[in-house]
Amino acid sequence: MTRGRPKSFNDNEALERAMNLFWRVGYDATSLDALVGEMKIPRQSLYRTFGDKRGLFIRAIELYTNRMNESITQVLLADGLAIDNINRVFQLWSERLTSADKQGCMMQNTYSQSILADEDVAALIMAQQKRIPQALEEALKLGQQQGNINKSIDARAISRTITSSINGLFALSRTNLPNEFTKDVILTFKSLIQVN
Amino acid sequence: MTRGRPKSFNDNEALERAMNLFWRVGYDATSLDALVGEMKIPRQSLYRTFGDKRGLFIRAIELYTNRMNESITQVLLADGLAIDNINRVFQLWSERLTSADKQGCMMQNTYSQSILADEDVAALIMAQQKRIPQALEEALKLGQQQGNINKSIDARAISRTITSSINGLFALSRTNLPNEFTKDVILTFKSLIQVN
DNA sequence: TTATTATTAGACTGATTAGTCTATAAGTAT
DNA sequence: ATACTTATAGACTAATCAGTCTAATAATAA
Repeated sequence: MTRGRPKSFNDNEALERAMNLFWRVGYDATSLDALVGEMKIPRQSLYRTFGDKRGLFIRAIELYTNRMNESITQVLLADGLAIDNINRVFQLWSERLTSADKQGCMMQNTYSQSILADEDVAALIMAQQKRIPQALEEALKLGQQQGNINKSIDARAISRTITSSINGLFALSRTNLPNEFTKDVILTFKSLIQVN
Repeated sequence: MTRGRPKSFNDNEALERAMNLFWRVGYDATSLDALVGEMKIPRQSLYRTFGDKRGLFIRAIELYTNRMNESITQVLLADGLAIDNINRVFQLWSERLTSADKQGCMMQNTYSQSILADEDVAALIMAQQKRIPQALEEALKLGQQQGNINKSIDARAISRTITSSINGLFALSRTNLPNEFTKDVILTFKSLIQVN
């Protein structure tokens, strides 16, 4: 069937390692030497399998955004009470924001990298950016219908506010973000959406 | 008095240009060739005056953070009604976030640059990060005393929420941030702090 | 004028960058 | 076996990186 010498590595595992390195270090500061070291694949195989640094990064950020957006969206729009789903997402964000490693959010970390000048990358990020606020808005509206979320709030405005805030927290978490800071923000949103 | 050939440039003007380039492009993607081109000074003069790339960046981010933090703090803690001051700051943020250029916030843009691994730079940013939420908290508390801001809100929690949200908006503004998104967020906070 | 001092212009350096080339290795197909 | 195909190892390349060196320049001091 397959001809030629077999690969000594698994494409998905290698991509996973590349994603983690890009996530931690950022596109600009990640060198090809560092990539081949981290991915544990021969340099030539990187080029044959993923094209070039840009191509590899696109694959990596696709993996990241799809995984993150889908896991959050899935929880937000799960069966049951919307308020419970939203609280579960708050919990997920809270855990990631207060964890020891300061990785932040890979999309966040890309906003000020030179690769953002690339049209394809920018388009990809813009598209992925919209998914969380949209899903959150849906969940909030559903919760309003279900009677567990304050009917007088503007679901779209609140979903945008929450999204921008979480984004900001992930950025701040790269330096020094006290856990109480994150807690305060999450609690503010919890009380903002709850029925009086 | 002063001996030797006089400088053909002004230190502050050169630093201003360097700051703007770092702000736009980020530390990692800003080359020394680009710096001397933008600053319009001889390469050797850059090294004599500012040390090296790291030293120049520290001067640049000091200039940025001091200027930004002081202008915002000054408005927040000005004489008169705190609610008016806070609304003025909302207006300032709104204008910067909806302006055509996508520069974002220089501190924001630094969170995922390799220079953040430098202890001095990290310490500087951590210190500067705290100033806006502190000043905003003060202003909110003053407004509560003056009777124009909802007494039932937690001033510190709200100031942290607003700060993180504005941070997130500046990050998002690097790609595609519709003006209505910013408007929604600002309006949410305005209604959140107002007396019923 | 002449000595002294600081700045400028621009060539230069060694390290590192992303990406390529070539010979060899390790499989399958006939 | 032998041909064919794909992967690996690692040397190599041209460009770019941050930073330095040197000779010429332009001012003041004596």
